[in-house]
Amino acid sequence: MADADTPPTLDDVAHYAGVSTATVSRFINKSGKVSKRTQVRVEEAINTLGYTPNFAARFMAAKRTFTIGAIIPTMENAIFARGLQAFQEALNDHGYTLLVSSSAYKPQAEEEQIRTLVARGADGLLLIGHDRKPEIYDYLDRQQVPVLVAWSYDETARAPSVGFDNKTAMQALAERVLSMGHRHIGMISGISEGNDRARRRIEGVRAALQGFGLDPATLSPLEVPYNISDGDLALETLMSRPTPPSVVLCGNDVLAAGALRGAKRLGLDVPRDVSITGFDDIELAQVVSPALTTVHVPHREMGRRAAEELIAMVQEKRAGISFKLETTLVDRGSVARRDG
Amino acid sequence: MADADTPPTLDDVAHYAGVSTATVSRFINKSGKVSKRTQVRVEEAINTLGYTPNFAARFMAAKRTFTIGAIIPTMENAIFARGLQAFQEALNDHGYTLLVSSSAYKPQAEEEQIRTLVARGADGLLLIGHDRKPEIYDYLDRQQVPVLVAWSYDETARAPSVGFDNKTAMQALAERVLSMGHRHIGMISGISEGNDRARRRIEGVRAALQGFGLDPATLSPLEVPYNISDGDLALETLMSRPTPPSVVLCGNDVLAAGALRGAKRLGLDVPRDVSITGFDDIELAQVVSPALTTVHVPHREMGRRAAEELIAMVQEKRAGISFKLETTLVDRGSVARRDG
DNA sequence: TTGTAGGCGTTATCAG
DNA sequence: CTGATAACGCCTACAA
Repeated sequence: MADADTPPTLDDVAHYAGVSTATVSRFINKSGKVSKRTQVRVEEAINTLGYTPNFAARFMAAKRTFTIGAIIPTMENAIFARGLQAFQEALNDHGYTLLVSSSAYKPQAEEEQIRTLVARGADGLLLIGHDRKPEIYDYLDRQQVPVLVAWSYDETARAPSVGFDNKTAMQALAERVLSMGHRHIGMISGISEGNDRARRRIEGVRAALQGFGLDPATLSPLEVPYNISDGDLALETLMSRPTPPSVVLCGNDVLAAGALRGAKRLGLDVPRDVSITGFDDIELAQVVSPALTTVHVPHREMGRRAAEELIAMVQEKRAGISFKLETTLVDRGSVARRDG
Repeated sequence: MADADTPPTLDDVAHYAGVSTATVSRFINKSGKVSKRTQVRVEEAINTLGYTPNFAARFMAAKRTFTIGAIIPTMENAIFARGLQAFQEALNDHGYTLLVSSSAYKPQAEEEQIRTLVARGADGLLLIGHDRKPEIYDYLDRQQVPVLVAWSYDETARAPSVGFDNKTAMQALAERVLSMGHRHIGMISGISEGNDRARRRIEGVRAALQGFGLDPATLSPLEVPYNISDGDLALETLMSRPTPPSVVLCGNDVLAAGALRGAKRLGLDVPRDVSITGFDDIELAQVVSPALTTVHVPHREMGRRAAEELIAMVQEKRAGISFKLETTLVDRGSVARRDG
């Protein structure tokens, strides 16, 4: 009886098969150079012993893990899920494994997770948005771990990114609303501190106002966490202002769904009494009623491209190349025309 | 100039501080036994060098990673998100890090991910549901990695579990519907193969039918993937049967939201023309209209308890103890009373 | 309190 | 094609 209390190692397999560890290693890594006969012997040994290579040891010796890490702000809603799924699929196609962590929108947590993932040997990292302390990028440089940012395109940022321009996307939506006659815009945004996506979306609305000859300073966005109930309450706050807005632009579809719920709660009809818009175009946008007019983001394409770019950075040891995706407006009926 | 092209190691820190690696190691692991003076020296060395311990090396030497792995069927919707968030928070409170992977409901992918996580040194694993090949449990035993199953309570299963009884939960809902006069039940289920939750929910409905003196065999659930559009199409299929159901029980809230959309598309009023129910009580259930009558699952409590139990299993090297959570019915108006 | 040294499981170099 | 053997970075008795 062999010891059943400790996982089998390369050594065990080698002994069992009557060859050296080097040979077993070669077989496992398919580096050719192994005769047909020994191949079957080794394979059998592996199977009967139930051997699995130890990543840690492998990593120490080879410095590669074929693992990519991703840290997303939240798993509590579907915003990042779809793109991440595509990211993972593309990664798998190339033989890489994805490890995900969620920071709950806390910069501190994100920083720890970055260190964890790096220390665990992630070959590359996917992060959401550009906003974070420069020291983090310094650290990543020192550790020589390639980073790619998604969900936000910004050429001027320190890290390469695959995403869309949050500002112009939101600006286009705001312009559409303005062109439909709305003049009093309310906005429910996510917390903008440490979140360039949220911030740029606000900027987009301001730019649109300016373009229509209105004062950008009149926009005072309500910043709340990205939960349905927050959107619900925020809508109530906005509507109880002295001059309530005729349209409420929300930072994302989740907030918009909440706003919709809030409107219903207050007995307001959407879009007759107040128009509401979202951002992201997740499935949620299509099941609420009225369905949300929103900004469609090509989530899956973003995920796939990000995976390909990051893998290229890792394998070719080169700097990342940013890629800008286009968003489109989707009109679904949660916005009504307004006269004057 | 030191070499700037490779991350600093324990050795570097030791040299810089003028002590041995053992001392630095002791300092890092806070094993006491380090004089105040050397402490500051080491700390400074670590900071100026920007040192981060290498997990792989650490794992090889110490066999512990303080990391827990979790594999969920999907990230595409919020079903698992909430519980997982709580799981992660509880883990963090105890000094553990969570690594998540999604299998996209593919047993093959799940198996690979289990191996990956184990090989990476996960101290313990959280899996969803009991259904999987026995070899996987054998493998886990051999590797001595504790596993806990969530989202499904089953004393008779091989692995310990923290969850609820999917059958009785669904049975209670079906009984409620029956007691409201419905006699023709339609069901949209997730794919039940390899998914004990889905299977047990179907069983629950059958048990309820039996209890009301109806033939359980008359229930022919439509099995579809867990997407909104699948629920939408499935509802159409059900309603175009010779004798359409008066109520459609859905395997989860996502399918129910889809069914709701399908009903709207067909010009059917819910619940007047057809009643619809969900399962899970995720936020989605409250934003669709009508809001969904569904089964409330204590997601956060489940996540927290799972974390505590799994950590106990890891630290005390003991078998897991199953824990059963209670679910409750939430009546929100998507079911109407039916005469006869 | 501190240092020395062996070992953890792989990979990879270099001889056979 | 195959086999020794030296790293890889850290932890932890065992000594001092």
